[in-house]
Amino acid sequence: MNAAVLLAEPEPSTREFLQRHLADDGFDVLGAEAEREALELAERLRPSLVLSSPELCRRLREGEPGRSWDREVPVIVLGETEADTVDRVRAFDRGCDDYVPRPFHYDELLARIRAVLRRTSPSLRDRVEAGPIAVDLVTRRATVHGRALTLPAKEYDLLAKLATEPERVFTKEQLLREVWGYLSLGRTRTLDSHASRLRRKLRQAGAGPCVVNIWGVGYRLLGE
Amino acid sequence: MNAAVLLAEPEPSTREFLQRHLADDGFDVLGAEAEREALELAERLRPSLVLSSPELCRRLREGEPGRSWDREVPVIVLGETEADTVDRVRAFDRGCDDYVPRPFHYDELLARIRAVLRRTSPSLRDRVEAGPIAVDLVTRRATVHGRALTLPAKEYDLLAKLATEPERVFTKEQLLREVWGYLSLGRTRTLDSHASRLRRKLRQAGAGPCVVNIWGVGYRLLGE
DNA sequence: ATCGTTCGTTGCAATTTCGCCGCAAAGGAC
DNA sequence: GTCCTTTGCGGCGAAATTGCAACGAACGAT
Repeated sequence: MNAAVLLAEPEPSTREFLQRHLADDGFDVLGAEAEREALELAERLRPSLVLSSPELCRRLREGEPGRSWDREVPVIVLGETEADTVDRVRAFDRGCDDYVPRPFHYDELLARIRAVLRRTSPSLRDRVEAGPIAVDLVTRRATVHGRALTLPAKEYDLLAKLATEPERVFTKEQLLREVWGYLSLGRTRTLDSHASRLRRKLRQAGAGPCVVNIWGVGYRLLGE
Repeated sequence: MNAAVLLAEPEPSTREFLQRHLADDGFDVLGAEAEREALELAERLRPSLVLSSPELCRRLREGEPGRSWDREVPVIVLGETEADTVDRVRAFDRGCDDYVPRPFHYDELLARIRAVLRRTSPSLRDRVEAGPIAVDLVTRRATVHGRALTLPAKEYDLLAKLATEPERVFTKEQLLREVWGYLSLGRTRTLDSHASRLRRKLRQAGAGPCVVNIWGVGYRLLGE
């Protein structure tokens, strides 16, 4: 599931620019022009993060009678160009999580968004996906087509490893080293066993042939 | 209790300046000159926040064999003067929480420190919930379905830790480190004992099977 | 000093997982 | 086609992990 970002930005070209790029980087972007509109979206759609002006940040934190959004929603303020230290400190006092002065580099804004989400939305963190398979590295849960799949430790670790980079071929040696911690690789069939068990469970869960063998080399997970 | 800040700053005058001001603002400041020293302090004293160079941030996140500090400790990087966007993005990729380029205004640094601590220091949060369980971190009281539940210190700490992030799987090693303060993990059954006792009380209080074991890994608290 | 509570360890039974064997099938070399 | 290596997979027993109850020591309050 993608993180939803509420983008409250009156200036049309900046809004469209950010909207497009954030969408490309995997966020569900809710664009808003006016503050009223932004507050409504915050209430209805409960975004995981808000990009806003200092003023909107204040209103989000203070709340308004009759309305109820999450007053602790993380907020990154896109500051005014002429803002000085006093303005920034004021914004932090009002409860924002970061302050990015204009003009900003998109890459840095993105990095800061991710840094804030790392802390505030743990559930969005550290997910890897490959086709119908999703692996949550924090909860150690794997899903196939959204349905949970219970896996013992080693099978889970193996799947997680393969899923970190779908399509990539992992050497048997690599996998034994990085998943099992084997240093020397006397020829063992352990890896094949687990691959087999993992495959069976994935098959039963309705995934196609995902874990494929590369003859004489190792394994890979099909992506898409 | 004050938040402990580990200040890893090689430059003496900057270090002393920050040390003095942060102490005035109510932090317990641990000054460190060299990286080695900083890592030792991180391990021994478990600061709530680290101010560091980009390089030390990387080492903190990656961990080192034989040592065990909290690899998720929040880090604010005090950047180089000539750092550009690429450097900043790299620092965020390595897992820092904020990047403050030099020269900085102390007031803004302070505001940013507080912003990060707001999100990361659970003691500043006052309440965590998971399903029928609620834990009040201020009064150290737990409730199940709203009814109070008296717990001894260690059981409470364990529950509180698990509840800071429901669904997340906590390693046995993590729990022994962060709840018990064990540095080396000789095999002990202490954790299992307390998990068992905690489970019994939760069961008697009418909670379902909340504290679940992940075979070979650790424990998690069911959310919802 | 006494009593009740809490904490870490130990023992045992129940459970789960892991690594390997064996055989059949598939892949590659010639 | 033939031969040899590699792989898929079901099954098995050993080994590790865990739940829980019981025990004794440490601790704290009265």
